[in-house]
Amino acid sequence: MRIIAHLDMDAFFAAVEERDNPRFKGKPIVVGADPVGGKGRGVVSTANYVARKYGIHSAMPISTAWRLAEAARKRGETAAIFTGGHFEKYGKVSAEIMDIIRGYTPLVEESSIDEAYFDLSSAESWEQAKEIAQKIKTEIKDKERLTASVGIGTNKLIAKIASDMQKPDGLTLVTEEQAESFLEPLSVRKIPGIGPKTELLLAKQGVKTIKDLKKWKREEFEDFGGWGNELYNRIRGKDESPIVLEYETKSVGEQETFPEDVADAAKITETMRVLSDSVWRSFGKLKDDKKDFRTVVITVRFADFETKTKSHTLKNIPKSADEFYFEAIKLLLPFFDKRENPKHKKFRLIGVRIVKH
DNA sequence: TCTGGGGTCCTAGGACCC
DNA sequence: TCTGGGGTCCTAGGACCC
Repeated sequence: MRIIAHLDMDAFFAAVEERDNPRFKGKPIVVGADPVGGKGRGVVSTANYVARKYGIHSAMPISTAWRLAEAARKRGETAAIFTGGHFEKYGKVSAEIMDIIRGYTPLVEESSIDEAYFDLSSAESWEQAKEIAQKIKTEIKDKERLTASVGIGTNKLIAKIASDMQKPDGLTLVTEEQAESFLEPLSVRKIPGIGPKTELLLAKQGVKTIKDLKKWKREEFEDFGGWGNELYNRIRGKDESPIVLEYETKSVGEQETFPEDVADAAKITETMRVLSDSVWRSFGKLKDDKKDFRTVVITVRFADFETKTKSHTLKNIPKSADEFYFEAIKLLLPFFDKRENPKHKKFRLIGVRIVKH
């Protein structure tokens, strides 16, 4: 039997900001887009736990967060601090945390900047696995002055769900025997891969909890396509997916939402130049084998939020920043006229990406 | 309320080839 | 006359995750 742990940093970006800015200590902190006095575009990246008491949370429009913070301030509560992110720093802190985990096991999967799975199967008991996880949490607290929540189970699925159960600073163990009864009362939304759309679809059929969904027969999962069988297993706590030590990059891209919607083609192509140059530089730094990166994808989001992509696969990878830019512009041109934009809608966002084949 | 930016994976249809 | 079957590549869109 495997013993797998999942570690998730608590309110990571906000926690780093709080740690490094003495005047932020104990205050509500919102990391994300510039709120521009409530008129800003963009969303909340991370809110710390004090800010969450105001109803502010990740992925919320920054303008909504601003309004909630204002309301709280008018009630006499502490004014929230809004700050942009410092992603290079978060990357460095992340690397240090991953190294701390690697001090206990080499079998570590860095699943995101603030999350990792690791294999503790070599521990002789659940208790021993829990002790190792506690040591990792303590070392992160001592060296980084940050807290993490850890879940332990027989596979990545259980570990991931468990790590979320007692945030912040939690440590949750779910043994093999406990796994099914642990999952049953939870919302189907807790299963990784079930998002807002699927949650709604299931709710319409009277399914809210994992227990509800377990009443479905195997055949009833066929509507979910290839994923149906996987889902059938997941809700029963079954997951064989391995710890992946290294990810290969499949695409590199950037996109930008304009501060205000734009109609001017010159401004759009200038922005595309900046984006494509930047993507080209990032692509150049990539360590992977590059020969299969032959597809250029551009994204256009109109003022009404309608989003279109256009892609073209080249015979060979682009040879220069100019060639890459030229390909992007060729894909963009139809959006300037009636071919792809008959109503002359303004542009909200453009993006460009290079994709492996 | 008004919706970022970085990604991954899946599906489906059409073109093309044998 | 009425139209296979499988495989691969390409394109577009959508759901999802952090």
